Amino acid sequence: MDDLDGRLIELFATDPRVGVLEASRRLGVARGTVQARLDKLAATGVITGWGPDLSPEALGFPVTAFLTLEIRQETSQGGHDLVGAHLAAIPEVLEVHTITGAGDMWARVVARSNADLQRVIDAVLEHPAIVRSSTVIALATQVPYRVRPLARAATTTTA
Amino acid sequence: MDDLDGRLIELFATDPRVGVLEASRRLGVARGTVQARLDKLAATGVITGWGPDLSPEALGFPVTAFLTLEIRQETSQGGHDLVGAHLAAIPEVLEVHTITGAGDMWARVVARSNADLQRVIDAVLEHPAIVRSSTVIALATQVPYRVRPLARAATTTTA
DNA sequence: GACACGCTGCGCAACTTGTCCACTGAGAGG
DNA sequence: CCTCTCAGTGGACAAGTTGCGCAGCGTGTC
Repeated sequence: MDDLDGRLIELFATDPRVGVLEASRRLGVARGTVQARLDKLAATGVITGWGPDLSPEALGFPVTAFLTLEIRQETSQGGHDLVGAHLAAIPEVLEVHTITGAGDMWARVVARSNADLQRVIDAVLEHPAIVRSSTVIALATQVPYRVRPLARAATTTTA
Repeated sequence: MDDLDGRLIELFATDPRVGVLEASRRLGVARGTVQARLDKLAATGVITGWGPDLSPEALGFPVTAFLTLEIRQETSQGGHDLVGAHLAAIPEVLEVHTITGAGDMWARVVARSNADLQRVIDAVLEHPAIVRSSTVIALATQVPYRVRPLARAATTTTA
């Protein structure tokens, strides 16, 4: 991650439909350089994909909620992974992490409506290893998920 | 969102470097159709972008934490947005939402290390309207952020 | 029955991609 | 001081793709 990488990412993030050739022109470097940098960023794992970004809202799931789940501790090794697998099978579950706090997990879910959210939560709670859960609903989004500013920060600080 | 749209998204999500022409071949439809569908999905807001997906980990920020912030209620209208603006200025803050619970906000932050997390949290807490905060650290990721299964669900159910 | 709409299949010019090459400058190591 | 390697440059080529327009066709609607 040097400055060129940073500007490259910035450029593609701003204007994704730009091609390699066009990018090389805008950045004032040779085309081969852009290609090499892009390959390296992908190889390093900094760029994990180029897939289309989908909006759950536009797909008809405007309600977002965060669930904190307490997992039974006695569960034999891998209890979290079992619950994780259960959650992964529910399409409305967009994200799941294990978090600090005895046996806690955290999940992001979406639903078609507040009423529909109940259905999703029920599906989540179906797993017997889940002891307790609490739900908070996201009302508004002040900062949508973004990594670009972080890339800037990484540029100026990291090798 | 009909079945074609679903398969289209599936295809591009699986194999993003595929072009419109190649996609039309694989889906067995005319090239113009793929282009039209893609345009419509973008116009509808279902596809919000094609930018590179960046990994905070690979950028040197392997620690993820979730902060719940309690915002002073007396703050004149827009207190949340003011805090939101403050948070938006911190690159390590990746996401911020207002949530249910009197005056609460929720933020996702990353840091270079557990020690570095302290610095980030301090930066967040600098804002005077933040009354209280609690932090949980993400230990492992059972399900990485994904929307694809949801797109499948939307296909089979929505118009 | 007329119409709008979405899909097909085709053609063309302009452009981009993947790939290779020879050359240059800078830093690392002997 | 010399030499090697690495990264970048600039150019070339064939093959493939994109953007665009057009005519035809089947279906569902008013």
